[in-house]
This record gives sequence, structure tokens and C-alpha cells, in this order.
Amino acid sequence: MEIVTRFAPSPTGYIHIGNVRSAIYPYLLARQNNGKMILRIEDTDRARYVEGATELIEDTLEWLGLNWDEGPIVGGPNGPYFQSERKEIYIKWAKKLIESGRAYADPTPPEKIEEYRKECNEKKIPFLYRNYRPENPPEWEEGMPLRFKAEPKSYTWTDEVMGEMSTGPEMLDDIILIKKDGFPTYNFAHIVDDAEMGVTHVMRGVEYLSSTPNYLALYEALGLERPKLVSLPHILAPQGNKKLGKRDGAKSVTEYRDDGVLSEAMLNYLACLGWNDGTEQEIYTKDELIQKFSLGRIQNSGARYDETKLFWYNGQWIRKIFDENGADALYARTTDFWPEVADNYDDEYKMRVLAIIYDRLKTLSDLRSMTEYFFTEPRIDLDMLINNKFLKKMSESEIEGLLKQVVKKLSDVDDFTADNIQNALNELLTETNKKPAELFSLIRIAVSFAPFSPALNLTLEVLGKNITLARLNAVASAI
RNA sequence: GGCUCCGUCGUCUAGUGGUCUAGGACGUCUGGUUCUCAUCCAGAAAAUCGCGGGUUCGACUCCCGCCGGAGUCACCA
Repeated sequence: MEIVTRFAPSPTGYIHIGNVRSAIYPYLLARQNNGKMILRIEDTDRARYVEGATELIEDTLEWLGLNWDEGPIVGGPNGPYFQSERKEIYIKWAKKLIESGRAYADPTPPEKIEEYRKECNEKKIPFLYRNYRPENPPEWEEGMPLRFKAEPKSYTWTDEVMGEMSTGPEMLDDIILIKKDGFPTYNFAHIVDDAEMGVTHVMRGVEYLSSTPNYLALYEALGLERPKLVSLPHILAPQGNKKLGKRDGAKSVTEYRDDGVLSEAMLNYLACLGWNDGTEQEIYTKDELIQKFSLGRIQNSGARYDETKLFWYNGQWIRKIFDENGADALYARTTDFWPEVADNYDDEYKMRVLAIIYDRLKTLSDLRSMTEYFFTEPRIDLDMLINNKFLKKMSESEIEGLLKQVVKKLSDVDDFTADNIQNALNELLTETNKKPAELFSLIRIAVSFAPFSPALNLTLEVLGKNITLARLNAVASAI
């Protein structure tokens, strides 16, 4: 049987780290089994609807490379894929329930329901609406809430992550199927949609675990086969024990894209937060994830979100792409991350800069702060030079003299390559009787005035002979 | 409060009765790679397996109780 999964978010804002896993795992499962993944927009709550949220969702999935087979943009045979456009379908199914006596119109005003609830709270007994069922409900018509008529009974089922589950009759209640405004509730709509769309695996956060018995009752009353149920544990906020949510400052997934995180790293990290294949592998490509994913190995307890580890993955991926796919593959990803001063430089030069600095990047946006001196003259900061821990003991005139020696030596290097530069510097080391720490620090600072730089000979090679000499001379005369 | 789920290094995890004096990764610390920062490499510290009882020759692994944490009890999803 073909496996059909779905990601069914409500368009109430951006997708953040805490809820994107319920898109990743369904995607992986569908691809692994040559099945399909559906994207369905659950927009039945008009009050919480946010303009543009659907686009944000699509953008996030596209960035992560989680393409869907049916849904907005791509269409499909089971549309529409916006719940707000499926009203007649829900009404059709609701009428079945009414006819079989399993649903009733509820004329009870909300204030009255609130009273019942209060009453129970005071008596410290669980509030079950089925104990307050109206005696002679009117015939249902749109504009009235429609409730399920629950039969109190026990259920057992298997959750692919949590294992064998069982609950008692107290979990069953008369849940609202269709709201006064004519829209269905999530509880009803998702059952109908999953059935109509042929979804075989319902994957969602654990928060739905306790309402599962009601869903089971609904499948039964509707004569529907139960899909496989998969509860995904929460991702926990860095502090405390609460699930990660927007209130804890959960960043949107695409915010990390703007900060220079690679989608491969994001997918890798998120997929492995609460899942592993039992081996000691840490780095997975999307294809490897698809191949090795398994529901049974999803963790059943929550996992804490750790941004530091995300950045570690990102560093790994930056190097992996460079080392395996080449400088131009990585370079193609860096377009938006160079400092403004790099605008006037050509691709070839920027690629050379990238080639010597890439293994220092945690995120691509580090390029902005780490490469400026390759594109613009650094501001000469003599304090930085004089107070350097290796140069402290030298007098200013000694530094000036040394700088002039360096200039002379490097002027003689005809072919200004990293190797030749290194040879010249090594000769200078013996001629001046200086330690590498002293001589190299001096040159590095004089040429960059940056807190750090790539290996000195590589830095000078990329800078080029003219600029190197000019900067050294400028510093020498500034002392 | 009722119900349900969860509980191994600071964090993510491996572990399905003996190979566990508990393995890997992030992070931390130390050392190495002719300067810096990073990478990389080597090494260290870090979990009385939530606690208490069983079962067993033997339990992190099975059973029971307790404690702790979380989720849920909406005309929100």
C-alpha cells in the first residue's frame, strides 16, 4: 500500500524550530517508501489567521528541500488543500453522523457551559460535557454548533513512537464537530481530510495524544479505518522544561537561513534531534536520512534545543561542501553574506578569500566580520600593534626597522605565491633572529588589523604583493 | 486535581538480562599543528543509569511502588 503522509500546519505565523519536525519526519517517511506527502493548510480558525503565513510555510519547506506532492501551488486530485475551502465536505460527513444518531445540534449557550464547567471544578470532578447533554436538541442547521455523541468506552491502540496505549471511558466526550461559525474544529476536520486524502500515517506532536481516544471514536462512528498514529515528542526550550514555542523566543527556521545557516545543516540537526539510526554517524545528507529513517527509532521523550550544536553541524557542512563539491559550490551559497566593501570585487577574488577562510566559518554571515580587510584598507591601530603580547617587549623603532626589513625581503619575491612567501619569511626569521610569534604577529597585524586571520602566507598571497607592501609601508611610516 | 506519557554524562544520545569498571557526539578543559582565530589531531574531566523494593546466579535492561518532569482536560490547532 502506498504510504501517504501529510504536514498540516495552521497559517498563524512562521514555522519555528519547535514545530518543523512534524514536517521533516513525514517527508522522510514518504520519500523512503516512494509514497507521497501532502501539504494541507488548516485555516479553520479565522481569528488566528495571519496574512502571508501560508507563504512563510511554503518558503520554509522549500528552503529545507521538503517538497510536497499535493497541496498549495502544486495542486493534486484531493483538493482543495485549504480547509476553509472544504466546508461542504465536512457538512457531508457531519450529516452522516447526524443520520446515524452520533451527532446533535447543541443549543446550550456558552455561558451555561461555563457554569457546568465551574460546577465540576468546584466539586473537583472531571468536566464531561456528555453528562450535560441537552435533552431534546433541535434539528441541526448551519449556525448551530454540532457535537459528537460520545459513547463512553475504553480504547487501546498502538502509537508508532509511544508504543501500546490504553485509556478508559473518561477520555471520551461530546466534542464540538462544527462551530457556530460553520467551520469545523480541528478535531473533526483533520479526520475527514485525512480519510478523503488517503493519509496512511498521521504524524503530529504529542500534545494530541490525549485526544486520540476521541479521534478513534470518530473513525469508528464514521466507518473509517484508523491510520497509523505517530506522536512526535516536543522539542524543549533551552531553559526550563517547557516545549519550545514562540514565547520562548523560538526563532523561525528561515531566520537561520538569513543568518548563514545551510539548509543541509538545519535538516541534519533537526532530524537527529530525537532520532538516530543506532550507529555513531552524526553527519547525514538528505538522501541518507531518507534511506535510514525509521519511525521506531524516534525518541519518546522530549529533546532540548541546542543552538550551539546546530552551529557545529553548520561548520561541518560548510567544510563538507567545500571539500567534496569544491570552492565554487560553497561560493555559490555565499552571495548574500559578503561585507558591503566586497561589492566591487570579482567572483574570482572573493572565491580565493573564501578558500582560505572557509574552515573558520561557523555561519556564512561570519564572512561579513571576518573578511573586511581583504576588500578595504584597514584602519591603522598602533595600539593594537604595540600592545600585542609578542610585540610588547620591542621598542617602536625596532618595530619600524623590522617592518622595513620585511618590506625589502618581500619586494624581492617575484612570484608572490604562498610557498615563495613562506620561504622568504623563513629566511627572514634566521636573518633577524626573531621568533615566528614575533615576526609573524607583526606582519599579520600590520596587514589586517584584525583580531585574527588565516595563515599568514595565504593571507599575503591573496592580498597580493602590491597591497601587502603598501600596507606594511604605511604602518612603518605611521610609527 | 483527573487522565496520559516520559526519566542514562551539563546537552543530544547508544544500550532490548552477562561483551557496561556504561560507548559516541556537542559543550568544557589540556596538549600538538612555525603568529592569531579556527580547522584538524591526541588526551582529560563529566552519568552511584530519578529513588526504593522485588524477580534472577546476574538488571541500565523485567515487575511493583514512590518521586520528579511534561502534555491534556476550548465553538485553538
